[in-house]
Amino acid sequence: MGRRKKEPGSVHRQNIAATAQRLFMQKGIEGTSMNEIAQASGYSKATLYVYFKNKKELVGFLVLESMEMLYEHILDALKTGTSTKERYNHICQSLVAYQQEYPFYFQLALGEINIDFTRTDFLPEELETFRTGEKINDAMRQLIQDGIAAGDLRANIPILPTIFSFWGMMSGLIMTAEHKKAYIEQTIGIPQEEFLSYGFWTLYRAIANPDKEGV
Amino acid sequence: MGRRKKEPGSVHRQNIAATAQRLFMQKGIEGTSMNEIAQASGYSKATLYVYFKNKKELVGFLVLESMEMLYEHILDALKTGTSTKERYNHICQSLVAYQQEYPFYFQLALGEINIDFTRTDFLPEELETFRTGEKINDAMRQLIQDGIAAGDLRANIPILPTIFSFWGMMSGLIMTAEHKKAYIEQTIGIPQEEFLSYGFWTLYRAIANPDKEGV
Amino acid sequence: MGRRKKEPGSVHRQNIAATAQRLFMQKGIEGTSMNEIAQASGYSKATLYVYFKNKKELVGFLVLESMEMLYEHILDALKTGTSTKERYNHICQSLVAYQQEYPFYFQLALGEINIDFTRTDFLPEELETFRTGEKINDAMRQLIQDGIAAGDLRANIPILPTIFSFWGMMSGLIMTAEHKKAYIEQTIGIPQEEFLSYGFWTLYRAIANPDKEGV
Amino acid sequence: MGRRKKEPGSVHRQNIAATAQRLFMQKGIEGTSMNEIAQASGYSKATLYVYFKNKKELVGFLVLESMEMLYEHILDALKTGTSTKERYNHICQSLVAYQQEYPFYFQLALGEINIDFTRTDFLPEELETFRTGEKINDAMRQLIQDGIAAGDLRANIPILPTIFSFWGMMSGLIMTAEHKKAYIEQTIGIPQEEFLSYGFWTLYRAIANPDKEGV
DNA sequence: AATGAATGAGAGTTCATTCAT
DNA sequence: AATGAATGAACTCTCATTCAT
Repeated sequence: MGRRKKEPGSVHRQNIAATAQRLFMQKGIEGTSMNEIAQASGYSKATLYVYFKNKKELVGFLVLESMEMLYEHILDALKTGTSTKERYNHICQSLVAYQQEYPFYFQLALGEINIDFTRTDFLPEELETFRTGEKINDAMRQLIQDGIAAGDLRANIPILPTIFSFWGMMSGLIMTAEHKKAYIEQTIGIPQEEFLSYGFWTLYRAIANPDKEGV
Repeated sequence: MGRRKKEPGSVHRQNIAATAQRLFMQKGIEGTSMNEIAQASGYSKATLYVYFKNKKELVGFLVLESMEMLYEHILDALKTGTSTKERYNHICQSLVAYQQEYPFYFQLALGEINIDFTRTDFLPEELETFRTGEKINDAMRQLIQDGIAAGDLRANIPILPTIFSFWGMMSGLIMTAEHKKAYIEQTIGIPQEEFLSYGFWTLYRAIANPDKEGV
Repeated sequence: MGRRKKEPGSVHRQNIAATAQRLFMQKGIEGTSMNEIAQASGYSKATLYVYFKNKKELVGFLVLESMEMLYEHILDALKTGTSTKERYNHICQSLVAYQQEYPFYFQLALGEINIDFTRTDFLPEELETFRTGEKINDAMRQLIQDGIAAGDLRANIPILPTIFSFWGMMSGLIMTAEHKKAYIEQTIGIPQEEFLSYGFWTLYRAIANPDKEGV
Repeated sequence: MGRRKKEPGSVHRQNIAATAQRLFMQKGIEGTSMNEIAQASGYSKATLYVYFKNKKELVGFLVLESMEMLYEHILDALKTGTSTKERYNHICQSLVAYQQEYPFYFQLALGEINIDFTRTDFLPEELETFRTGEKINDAMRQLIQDGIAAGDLRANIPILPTIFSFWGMMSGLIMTAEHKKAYIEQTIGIPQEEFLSYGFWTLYRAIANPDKEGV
């Protein structure tokens, strides 16, 4: 899955990034010090600054990485399905799986699918991140267009608003399911997966072609 | 809308809280120091600690306040409407209005609608926050039950899962609309409000009674 | 035991002092804040400064009080005995009792039996403290002189050096017994009281008249 | 006398410790801030925390160092003497010399000859301190046993109680001599050394074999 | 006489970052 | 390329003390 273009110190950079990712995941970005990253990765604190200009750049690198991984996940999901609903479910499942495997990346990816347009001073890494976000959007667009063509989805849904609103609603659902897992399981009395399935299905029903979908 | 019980005449506590809220909004909680709050509010650092035991309590106070304000907003929205869809739209609008007026509070309120059940050492403020969250949930439940009774909503929707999934999806939608306002307006070419309306309407369609709602 | 000369606010001053004494005893002087004293005594923080110019003066007042109480204890001890050894034992016992009842006062009293002579700017309270220390020394001197006269103590012991060296050695013994109570009881295997008795007896043997004392 | 094992070349740790020792001596531990130590030692405050984890560890280091130096002093004293009384006097002199050279260390060492047994969470430095204290006790025991064997000391004195009570009494004497130097010299009219000699000799008489010692 | 309110000064500690080697 | 050493700046929080009322 080689997508690392420039390979400056490569191995070390990846080691550091991997350690940082793990720690960020456990304790948050602000809760993780460069010192801890240095000790956990086995490098000296100063060496971190050889491979990343500062903490911000290290975070930016991780964001990019997370976006790319998410893109892979989604692409895989789209490939494997046949019917629209099946492919939709695959995407949902892959999002959930991704959030469960990389909770920290998930949050990062969500917040960074696209970028503040008013800025002009983008780091190369940020531009790359932006482009990956676009690729994900393209994949989603393809799914919807195919769905409409196949008569599985309502013909009159506007594609771009649907992509973006779904993106927001699905991530909101997933994060709710995660943050309030205990509350949901105790109050509603259903497991997290069932809660998510219900949410995704509800959402699908809103765009499904009512003639075909006999729900 | 005052429900602050105690607080003899202490306008200072409110001054400090208001300043903190503004700074937290601009720079995040962790990014705002007590020193900054002191300077911006015109009090000495030590005075902050006269009115709030520590930073955590200051944040907790803000969270509670945000929950209570949100609750008022939602109650007002539920009262004014007549049909289910109208009342639903009022809630959506009040959520959006609330998020636009108090963006930071909105984020706080979302994250705190309910509480980690594994803990037992709750501060009084946290318990109050929790109870307010429950009241909001009750209001939502009432809306759905009334809607089903009136034949406006599908009879077979499970109430609690719907409340919680809607809560997650609506907040996800609102935050997407806010965070990516510029991107949405430039890429999709529709104003933020329209994007939100479309999203809320999509969501409503998923639970509307298909017999009645002629969408 | 009225020895308070001037009675400014009397009751309140005593209340505050008593509370401070209790807290100092529990947590040390530096470990006790004026705030804590205020809350524990039921006065406002500002009121403390009505009755004591500052924390230092409050401590000074307590020192004087401790000296006076110690003096009373020692005087009582000297009165009740008959033979020299009996009176010596009474003093030892009263010292131990005093240290056990007022551990904090004991330490203060020890450190302040007399005062830095190079200073000239004594507070009235410090002078009083000094005078009480002198009275204690006089009582000790009387004991030794009586003992020599009675043939119970060696005739050739120099009185003043004996008083002061005994004062140091006895207090050192008592404090050791207190600070290392657990260690002594576990390592030596004898209770604290026995350890103290042994120490005092050893010390007495050093000045006892060897002709009379058949140890 | 170097027994500092580790410490590659770090003269800085010693610089800081030495500065701290001086300041602690002048103003007490609680009265000395890390800031002051930093300024007085010529390092930045942050650098202090490179060499010592926190203030407690810095104090702990000083305590251990003081114990080890005291141990060296005492060992030297025991080696050089011949008769029991001579060796006893050497110990006394070395204690006095030590207290005069390192008054703050002396106080620390006294308070730490042994440790609260109820605790189990000892720092490595505390354990080492404890062990050094035990070594000092062993040296004292040897002196007494030798003295009894040689017939210089009473045969029936219990060894452990004697060690601990002497330890307390000697340190009490030394501290009295130091704290009240001016008072003693002016009131008694003898120099500090003579006062101490008298005290030590008094103490020795209490355990000396009366048959041999013709006092 | 008593205090609510306020604060300057400073405590110990941590952090991201730099730089000579 | 890699790092040991060092630090300025900032952090949260506490304290003894003052003063208008």
